[in-house]
Formats: sequence, C-alpha cells, structure tokens
Amino acid sequence: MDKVYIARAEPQGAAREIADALALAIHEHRLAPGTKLGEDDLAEIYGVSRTVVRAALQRLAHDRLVDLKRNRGAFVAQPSVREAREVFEARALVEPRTAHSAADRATPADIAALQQHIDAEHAATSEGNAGRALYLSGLFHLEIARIADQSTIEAFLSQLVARSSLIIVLYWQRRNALCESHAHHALLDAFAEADGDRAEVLMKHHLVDLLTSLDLRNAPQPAGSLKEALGR
Amino acid sequence: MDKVYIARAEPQGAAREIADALALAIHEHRLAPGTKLGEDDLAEIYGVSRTVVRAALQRLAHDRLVDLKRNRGAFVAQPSVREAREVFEARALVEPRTAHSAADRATPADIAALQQHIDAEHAATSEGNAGRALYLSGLFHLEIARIADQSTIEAFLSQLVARSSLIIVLYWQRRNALCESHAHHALLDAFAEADGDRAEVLMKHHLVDLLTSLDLRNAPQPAGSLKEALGR
DNA sequence: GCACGAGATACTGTATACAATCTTGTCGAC
DNA sequence: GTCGACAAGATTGTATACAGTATCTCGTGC
Repeated sequence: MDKVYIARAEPQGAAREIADALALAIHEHRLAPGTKLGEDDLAEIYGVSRTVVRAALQRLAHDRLVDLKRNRGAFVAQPSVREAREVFEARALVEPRTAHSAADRATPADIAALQQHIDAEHAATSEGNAGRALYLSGLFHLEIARIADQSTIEAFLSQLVARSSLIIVLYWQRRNALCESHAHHALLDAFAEADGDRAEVLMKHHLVDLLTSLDLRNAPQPAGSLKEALGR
Repeated sequence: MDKVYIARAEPQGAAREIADALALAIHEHRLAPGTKLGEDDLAEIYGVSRTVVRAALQRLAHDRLVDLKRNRGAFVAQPSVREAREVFEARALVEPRTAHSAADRATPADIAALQQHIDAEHAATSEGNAGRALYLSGLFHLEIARIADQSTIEAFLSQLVARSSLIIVLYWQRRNALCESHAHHALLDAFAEADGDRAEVLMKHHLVDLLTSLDLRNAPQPAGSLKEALGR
C-alpha cells in the first residue's frame, strides 16, 4: 500500500525507485534535514552507478526535498522560516477547495480508503512510530486530492506535503499528534455526509491549526551534520 | 530581460540553460507538441554531451513539458483534454487569490514592471510574433505571483503557465489575442489602485475567459508525428 | 601559540563507451 | 498480395573514466 506510484512504469525506473525510497526516508524522518547525500554512498547502497543516483537526486531537488550545491553535493533540504510559511499558505490556498470538491464526489469506496488511512495512522501512532504516522497523515491529504480527481493539483500537493514533513521536523513544537487524527476523522465524517462546505471549513481550520502549532520564531536547529548546520 | 533565472547560479548550470532554451522554444511554439527531442541531436546542437542533455530533458519532463518514454526518447508533451481542463482549473483556483494579495502589496516599481510586460506584449503582437506575445503574456501572470511574494506558488504557476502554452497551441480557437492584452490592462489598473478585490475578480474572469475560448470537444490535431497522435 | 598557505584528498561535473531495447527494412511463407 | 518473422540499424539506459573544484591537512612563518 506504500508504493502507490510504482505501477506507473515510467521511464527512469531505477532512478524513480531510489528517489521514492529517499523521499520516504525523509518523510519518516529517518533522514534529518542537512544530511549529506553522497553520490558514491547511495550508489553503493542501491547497487547502481552514480548516473542513476544523480538522476534521483535531481528529481528530489526539483521537488525541493534536497538542495543541490555545485561541486559540494546533495543535502536534505532545510526549509527556512519563510519557506515554511509559504508552503502552509499554499496548502491553505489549495486544499480547502480541493476538499470541497472531493466531498462532493466521494464514493463509498473512497470513504473506505480514507478510513483505512486513518486506521493505519492510528496503528503507527500506537506503535510509537511517529515518523510513519506523519507520513500516513500526509497520504491522507493526498488521497483527498485524488478523490477530487485533480491530478495536477495532486502532484503539486504531493510536493507541498513532502516539504511539510521537513518543516514539521524542524519547527514542530506540540508533541502529541492526537489533534491530527481527530481533525482527519472530522473530515471523514463530512465526506461521508457529502457535506462539501463543512469539509472545506474543516480543512481550512486543520491547516491553520497545523501552521500555528509550528514555532516559526527561531532559526532551525537541525539534527543533521554539525558542519552543515553551522559552516554551510 | 528574458532569462530571468539565469543569475540564480544553480547547480547543473549547463543543463538548466538547455532546459530553459527548450522551454522557451516550446513557449513560443517553435517546437510543436509531439516533436521528438533526440538526445544526440540536442547534444550536437548545444555542443555538450548527452549526459547534460538528459538532465535537461528530465527537468522538462518533471514540469510536464515533455514526455519521456522508456527506450523511445523524449517528445514535446501533448496535453490531453482532461489535462487541459485541470491546468486551467488549477490556475483558476490559485491565481485570483494571488492577484488579490499582489494588488495589496504592489509598489510603484511593480506597477512599472507590469506595464513594461504589457508594452512588450503589444510590441510582439505588432510584429506579428504571436508565439512571443503568448510567452510574454505568460510572464505577466508570473510577475504577479512574484509581486505577491509567494515563490512557492510562483514555481507552481510557472509550470501551469508553461503547460498552458502547449494547451493553447493544441486547442486554441479564437485567433485574435486582443482580448488578452485588454484583460491584462484592466488588471494593471486594479493593481495601480491597490484594489485587491477587483483584481481577484478580474483575474478570475480572465482565466474563465481563456478556458472557454478553448475548444476542448475534439481530440488534438498536433503538428507532430501522426503515429504519436493516433496509436500512442 | 596562532594565522596563513600550499599540497593532498575527496567529491562532484562531464564526457565517453558499452549494453539493452525498440524501430525499421527485407525476406519468406501462406 | 498480404502477413509474419528475422536481421540490421538506430536510439536510449547504464556504467565507467577523466577533469575540475572545494575542502581538509599539514607545514611554515610570524
């Protein structure tokens, strides 16, 4: 259920697989912001040549998940306060309307899929796997875009959700994630009743709630390589 | 004034230059949808190796300006009717609000820059260079996002505007582009008066107008390879 | 003891070479 | 005459090799 896009059989198959694996690691906070992603290391880990690793890194750089620095290498991105605000502002701009139209279109199968996502979130939280819970929480939002049948918006949101993961690891304050699943459950109810207006309002509040629970006053204190965090 | 991003001194400099050149050619309709972009050809044209050409093509593929087909090569994208609708729906979702916040923030220098864009559009239209006029028309929209100071949205819009170029070449019916510059002028007025509400409404109507002036009933009749258009 | 600089090292950027796959042209069978 | 199969050519996918640049280390001078 994880590799949703693996079946799309696109070109650069190997590069895409590696990019997805790295993106997942970033999502689940196994790779901290600022971590250096050496080409030789990745090539050895995945058993391919640097050529395909570079393609994967370029893809991630395009999604702003990694920063490419000329002659220095690739690093897991460390979104600035400004970027953090922009990402959530963009989400607040797009997602409420998307939720509205998704609620209008949702079929029983869609509702069931959303319920599964929420269950999986709960399971991950119970296991204490906060990183995975956060990743699944992002998938919930993407699923809504899929239900709205707007693949263009879905692709954009996919980037925003991924970057949100990085932002949360850098700026997150509130430690309990219960509010999260509660908000998602409320959204699901609105979907089940096909109440687009309520879904829109709920989504808007959910995102505002997320943004306000971040501490954007201070510069980030990344857990990544010390040299990167300081010298840059 | 064209290569706005050239100064950003990003990694993959050569690849970016080539990607920008190709994107510009697509914008200005010098490269028709469906055109094959052979790696060897491009490598010879730009005097680099296939390595960097591939990086450029991957970048364009990520922006959905070209389709990459495994073991077949890169082709200028041919957006489907569905994609066309989605792109303009996404623009209609994002741009009005962006225009609103841009109108609230616009400085006299911003207004002057927008005026310059409109003048350049007129000049290109007078010269009969419709492709360039369309490209400049897209830049006008991007400039608004820049004024709104939302670089995340601006990057997204940049993709949408680029894809709009392809869509227009495939589905455009109305031949006179006068309505275009008129709408842009009206927007500029709203900006000059810092009337955010009016700018939002104008932008919304402008995009609806654009969408309705497309003929999305028929399958595209691209100038590219016939096999691509039919068999796929 | 500290600052500065030259050399060494390690890494990325690019080009080239080889392998795999698809397209295309030709030949043969039905 | 048409359809199918096989072979030749062309093009992409991947790996490797080389070149350029930044960083680190160690030595020298102050």
